[in-house]
Amino acid sequence: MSNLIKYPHAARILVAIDCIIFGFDGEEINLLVIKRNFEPEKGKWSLVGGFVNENEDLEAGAERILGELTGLKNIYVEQILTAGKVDRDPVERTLSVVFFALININNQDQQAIKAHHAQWLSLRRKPALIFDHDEMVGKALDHLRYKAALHPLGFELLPERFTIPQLQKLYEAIYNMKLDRRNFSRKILSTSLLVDTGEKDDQSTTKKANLFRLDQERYKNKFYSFWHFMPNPGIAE
Amino acid sequence: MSNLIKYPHAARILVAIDCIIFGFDGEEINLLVIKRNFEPEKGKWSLVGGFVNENEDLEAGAERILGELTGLKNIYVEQILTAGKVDRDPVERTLSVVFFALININNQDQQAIKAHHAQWLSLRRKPALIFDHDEMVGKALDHLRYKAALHPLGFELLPERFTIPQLQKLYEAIYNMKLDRRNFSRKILSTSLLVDTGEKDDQSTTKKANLFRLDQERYKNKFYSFWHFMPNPGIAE
DNA sequence: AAAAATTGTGTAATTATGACACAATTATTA
DNA sequence: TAATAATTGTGTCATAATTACACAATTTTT
Repeated sequence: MSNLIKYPHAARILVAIDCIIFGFDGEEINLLVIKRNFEPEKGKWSLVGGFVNENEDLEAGAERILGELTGLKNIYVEQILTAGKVDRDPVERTLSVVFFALININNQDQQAIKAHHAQWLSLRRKPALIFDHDEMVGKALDHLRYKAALHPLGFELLPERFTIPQLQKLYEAIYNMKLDRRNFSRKILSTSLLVDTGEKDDQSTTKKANLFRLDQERYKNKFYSFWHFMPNPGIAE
Repeated sequence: MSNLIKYPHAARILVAIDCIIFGFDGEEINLLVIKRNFEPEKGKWSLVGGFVNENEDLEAGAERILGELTGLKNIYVEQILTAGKVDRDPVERTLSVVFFALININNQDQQAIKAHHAQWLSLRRKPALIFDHDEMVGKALDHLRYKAALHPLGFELLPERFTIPQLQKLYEAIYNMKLDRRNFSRKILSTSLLVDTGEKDDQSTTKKANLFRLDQERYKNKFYSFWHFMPNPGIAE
């Protein structure tokens, strides 16, 4: 990069990265947020974020922030939008590049979460977040519904081995609708993305369900195998 | 906004807006580009863009840039991504917020286009663009395929009144595949988004096709009426 | 051993899709 | 003026996908 600035008349703007981190606890979609420890809005709930460093790509910044908080690498991350309203941050104009991350809620580093005063909040019961963060979460949820209706994305939210009823509960939570157990099972098995491990879920107190795992090979190659998986995510809710 | 800068340690970065403007000429998807008239890369083809102004929202910036070039207002615009690689602009680090616009190629302001040395280039035959602009166009095309498979987006690229064969040619151009005329017609009519104007396309040299228009009311309310319109856009090309 | 909760699988009716054929319209040409 | 070529509108049938629904099996609790 040249040291000579050649675009002298253009404005230079602060750029933040905010991460919407979804997790699934078996019942509901949860959001990982932190209690903000600096002004403005100190003490309020906020998305996990930070400023982008001078020599850091946006994606690298998102991975840095996610890694610090959760202790995880290779998280599923996608950039979803950039919020750019002039007055969205009351202190100084700040763009926010918003990333969307899906994590297996059981894999997180409890230490790191505590150290950052972070907490999982249920999407349905969470309090208001600062700035335009609630709007971002809404868009991220739309994005999740969109994407999960078309691609086998949900697995990122589940442990390595999972049962079909668990998977169904996940989809019911994402779309806030009940699904027929028998039709769900048929459809999911027809993608041939699932491998029966032969083991049973011993958590259960009634009939123990079969544990499946993803066929990683097919998962990579068949990103479109869920095309048309949900009949119509737009009418949910 | 406070004049007192309260985030002193964070980097401030140049922010550009680049617009991917798609148009349909009846045969192919075209891209509106300009010959760059300043360094670096002066004289090369580039997306239409500019820097975001200090007191301008991102969306407003995109509309300003699109309006200046095409003379149009109320263009269909969507933000699709922000390119943030540290070295994507050789002069100085510059984020680029990329917008995606669909216009009716017949509505453009020819004067304005000429004044900006802009030109429509066929997507299939266009030369290389500067910086990472080709990559952006690729992503925008993916986005178009995605979105048009799920939502009645294509109409933004057609004149107000259009025939079903015209519409079919548009989808064939987007997905680069042949579609069955009879099945296409059945499917498109079943959405009940089309209203027969009773008029005929007098351009035609053989049997004149019926001219339809969008049912604006239904168009607004039935944004999901195309859900599952294309069998699987992922395997196209 | 019965009850309650949950899981796995099957089937029949309906709907959507894909492949295909024929009749009608219009400008051109013989 | 009638045949030709190109294109449009519509219909049908076989197949596939979806929906709605029922029953048997497993496991813990009572």
